[in-house]
Amino acid sequence: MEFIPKQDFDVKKIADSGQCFRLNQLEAGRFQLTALDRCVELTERADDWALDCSAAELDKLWRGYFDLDTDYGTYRAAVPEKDVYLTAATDFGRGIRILRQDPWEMLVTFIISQRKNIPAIRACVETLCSRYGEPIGTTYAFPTPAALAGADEETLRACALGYRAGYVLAAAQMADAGTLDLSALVSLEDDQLAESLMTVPGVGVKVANCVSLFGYHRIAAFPRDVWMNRVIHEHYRGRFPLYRYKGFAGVMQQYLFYYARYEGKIAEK
DNA sequence: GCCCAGGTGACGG
DNA sequence: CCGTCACATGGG
Repeated sequence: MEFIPKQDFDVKKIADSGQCFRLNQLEAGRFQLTALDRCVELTERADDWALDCSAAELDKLWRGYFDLDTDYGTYRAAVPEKDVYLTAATDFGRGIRILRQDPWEMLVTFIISQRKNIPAIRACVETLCSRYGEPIGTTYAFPTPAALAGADEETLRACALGYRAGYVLAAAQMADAGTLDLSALVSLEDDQLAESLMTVPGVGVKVANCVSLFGYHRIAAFPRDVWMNRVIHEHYRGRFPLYRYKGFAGVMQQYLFYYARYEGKIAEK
């Protein structure tokens, strides 16, 4: 068992931040994460989160995955006091980090994400994993490109993918055949990376930005979805000051997304 | 039944 | 280059 200090690390918020879809609450203060072909539990304690793995595994996998060696206070310090909304958002979202997730999983997940809400995305991904992924204990790894490339479109559709099934199948075939070498893209500049990702059908600017941000840790990427457009329209006169956050705007995007969705939920009640 | 969800691609102007 | 529209599916 290993322990991660709560200082700027909140599993509850990360689970609900819309960047990952396989970090699930089992009960209050207890979460299960399936990622990197592993499945681990995270349990909340007074001053830290307990992670059921060895010290070696924490150092080798999870420290990087959770981006634990980065000081997010530095990012938040870039927000001027006069930006009341973003100040509130960064305060409210303190503990969120940009995870280093698998590029392939992010590509498929965010292709699926279009015109779906977060619970629906979770359900789709889980179905895909249980039908095409390798078992890991009681759960399943994310399917490999080969596993999905061998599927037929109608069966994929039955995972509630709808019209996205063809996109996912094409992505799998490209990745499996090497037409698109996802691991080779790490050496590309942000613009070229996004451009390469957009060669996949169903991947436009927004999905490419999400894959860049969450799958390649390009924290300068700033995905604009309906929530972000709403925030920018309502609080920034249609123009968000990206220039203040050069090189890490994606971190601010994540704080804004989390805060905006929370506000929306409150408004509903 | 209606509207919306971490959009994209095809089409017409 | 722009705006508009169809696209499957599930939840509120």
